[in-house]
Amino acid sequence: MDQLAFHTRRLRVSGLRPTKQRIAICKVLFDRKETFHFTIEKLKKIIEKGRKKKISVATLYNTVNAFREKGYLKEIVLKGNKTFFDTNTKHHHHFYDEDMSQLVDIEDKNISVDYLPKIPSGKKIKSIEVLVKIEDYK
Amino acid sequence: MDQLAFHTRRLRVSGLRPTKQRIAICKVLFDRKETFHFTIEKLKKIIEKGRKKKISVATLYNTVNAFREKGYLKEIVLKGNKTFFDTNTKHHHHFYDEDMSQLVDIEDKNISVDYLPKIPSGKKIKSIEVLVKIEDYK
DNA sequence: AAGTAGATTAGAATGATTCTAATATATTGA
DNA sequence: TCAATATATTAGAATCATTCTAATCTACTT
Repeated sequence: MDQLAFHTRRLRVSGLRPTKQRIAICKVLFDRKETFHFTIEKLKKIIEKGRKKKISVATLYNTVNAFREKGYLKEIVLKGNKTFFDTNTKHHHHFYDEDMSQLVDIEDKNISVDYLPKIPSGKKIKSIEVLVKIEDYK
Repeated sequence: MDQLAFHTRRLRVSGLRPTKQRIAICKVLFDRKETFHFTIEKLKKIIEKGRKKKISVATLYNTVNAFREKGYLKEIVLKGNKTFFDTNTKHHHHFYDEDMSQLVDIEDKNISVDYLPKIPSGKKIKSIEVLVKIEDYK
């Protein structure tokens, strides 16, 4: 099975038809060895360089959000106005370098959280997310 | 020393003059037994109910951000468009109930993070923030 | 008290995201 | 294939949080 077939399948599963624009989005997101972090703005720039045609932000938001709902992308919890997405959908954590505004993954097996207090009654844990903020030595 | 004197001092330390509006903000934020979580929008509503006069969002942002810079408030890292603030300035973590959009504090001594991977070279840890997302039992 | 510097403010501007409605493209049924 | 129908794409408008700006106000100096 070639990459195109994977892209088509992901799109179908997400309830989207495989159009040129969407295939272009898939290529940027999933035709790569390493997972990557992006914002809509950054994704738009990369796609427009590769296609030499404009793509509308509406299409980008539609497609990326559909992928997020189906679990093909994760949204990263960070303060700030822009939303970050991650093609690494395995449960994991992040270093966030505020000087560089850059994210680095931490594999889940490399971190452990203990001594959790009791959960408010009637509730259960959905996820535990750790953000390690790092900075340069002064 | 009465509460007003504390408010005036916090404002002066933050480089702000103690105006009526700012004293009103201080009363909402600091004249209370329990710490609390808020957004600018929520703070504006509370203040306008108490004063029967409008307050400008610029004043709210100016004052809240000055307090944040001086450590009288903390900003909470959560995804989403709105910024949350916290009058609890001790290092701590949060339960976040997505069903209720509600935050509950977790004291730092009640949580521990181990097996951290090695930090990218030339960097040091600034903070470790844990967000435990909870939801209703289905 | 008048003049000046700086602070405060209401509302305008900005920037990310979502919505809308007109156009374009794909799919269906014959 | 072709018309009929359905869905996708798009530019730009609308919306919402946040930041900026310039007019007004306040406090200080003389």
